[in-house]
Amino acid sequence: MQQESKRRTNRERTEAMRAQLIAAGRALFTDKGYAETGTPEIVAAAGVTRGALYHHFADKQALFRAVVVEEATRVAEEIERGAPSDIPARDALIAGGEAFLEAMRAPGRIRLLLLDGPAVLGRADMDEIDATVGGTRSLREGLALAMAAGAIRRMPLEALTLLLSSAYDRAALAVDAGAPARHFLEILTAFIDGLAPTK
Amino acid sequence: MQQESKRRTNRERTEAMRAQLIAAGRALFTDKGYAETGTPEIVAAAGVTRGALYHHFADKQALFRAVVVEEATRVAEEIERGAPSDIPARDALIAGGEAFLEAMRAPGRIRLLLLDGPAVLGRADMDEIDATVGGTRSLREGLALAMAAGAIRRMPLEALTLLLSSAYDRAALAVDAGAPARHFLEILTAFIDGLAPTK
DNA sequence: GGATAAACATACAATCTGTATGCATGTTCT
DNA sequence: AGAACATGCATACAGATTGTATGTTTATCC
Repeated sequence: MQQESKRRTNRERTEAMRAQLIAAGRALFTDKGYAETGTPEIVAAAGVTRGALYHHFADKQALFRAVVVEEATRVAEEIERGAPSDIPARDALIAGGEAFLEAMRAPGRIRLLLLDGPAVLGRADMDEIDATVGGTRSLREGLALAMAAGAIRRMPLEALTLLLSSAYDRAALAVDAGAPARHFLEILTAFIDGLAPTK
Repeated sequence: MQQESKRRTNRERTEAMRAQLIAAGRALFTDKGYAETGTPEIVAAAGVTRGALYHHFADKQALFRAVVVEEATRVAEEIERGAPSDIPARDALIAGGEAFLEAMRAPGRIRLLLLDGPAVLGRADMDEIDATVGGTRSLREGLALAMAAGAIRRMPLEALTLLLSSAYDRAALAVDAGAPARHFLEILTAFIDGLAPTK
């Protein structure tokens, strides 16, 4: 039997350590929030010391950002998986929205991506993350497709994406707080259908 | 001449001190954000010591909450002032929305009410503040009126209020970041008009 | 006018963050 | 293969912050 955790290459060590720290950070940030989570606690959960943390990340905020990026990526993946592309553009939008709401039900994602994220990283940075690896990217593509297909009127894509995205975010928040998802889906669908060309 | 700042009643002292602390907190919170503002800095700006702060407020967060409530109240006032009630319900909604965007251009309100507020106080508390003294109250009333007048279809009022409110919030954020307000008003108007009854 | 409570200041204890320093483990070059 | 070097990580430290406990002054109440 080969002895483990020995003779590891530097790249392996770095990757493993970053993964450990991100995992520990994710667990604590999602559970207690950014401000209430201290770096001593994070490194203790990861079984290392603060030296490791500050070696791999510039500061606490940088670790938080890594956690957010990873989580946003997962959400986007779940949306892509839940939104088939072989259906009408309008239906794909609705399906993507439902997939988003479903993905956001994973514990702690609300706090991580919708509450602490914008406050800690700033809206600009958070928007960029969401627009590149997060769910907003899927939404923008879906809207562009729908617009091209004539399912919705022609209007500023960027603004439309942001506003619909924020509405979905708020719906996720409300559902998380116990509101009936059905009500919100009804309104969101009304928003989208209201954008159809007036013939 | 009567000597000032002497022989003041306790109620006067409390009111004055609270106002001072809230004003100092508001200036710093809006300028640098909640986390980056320390209590020593706040009390220094108010010309007192931390003893005064912790006598009148349970903790830093309680002071922040007081600042948020006051600011949300001002925003609501500006909206009421900017949204006349003697015009069609649909037009009143649009006008109220524009008034909201205009009110949110006051420096620091974005950070205070849309970024730090939800993160520090939590969405639930922030929603309650906004629903009782903030701009969401005006919006809900406007929507209820429009629905009663048949200007928009009948649908869950609470959900509709939240989603439209969040869209306006995001528009304020984007405009603050430099995006053209025109684009966002176009989309927001499309959302509202899309809710009109299908005849 | 003295007792009591409220307003506020000062002093303190417990953290936390970021940095500086030191050792051990890989990597590289000859 | 071994010396020189860089990287990974732990330990130690300095500065700052939050909330509390204690003390002093100023108003209120009997």
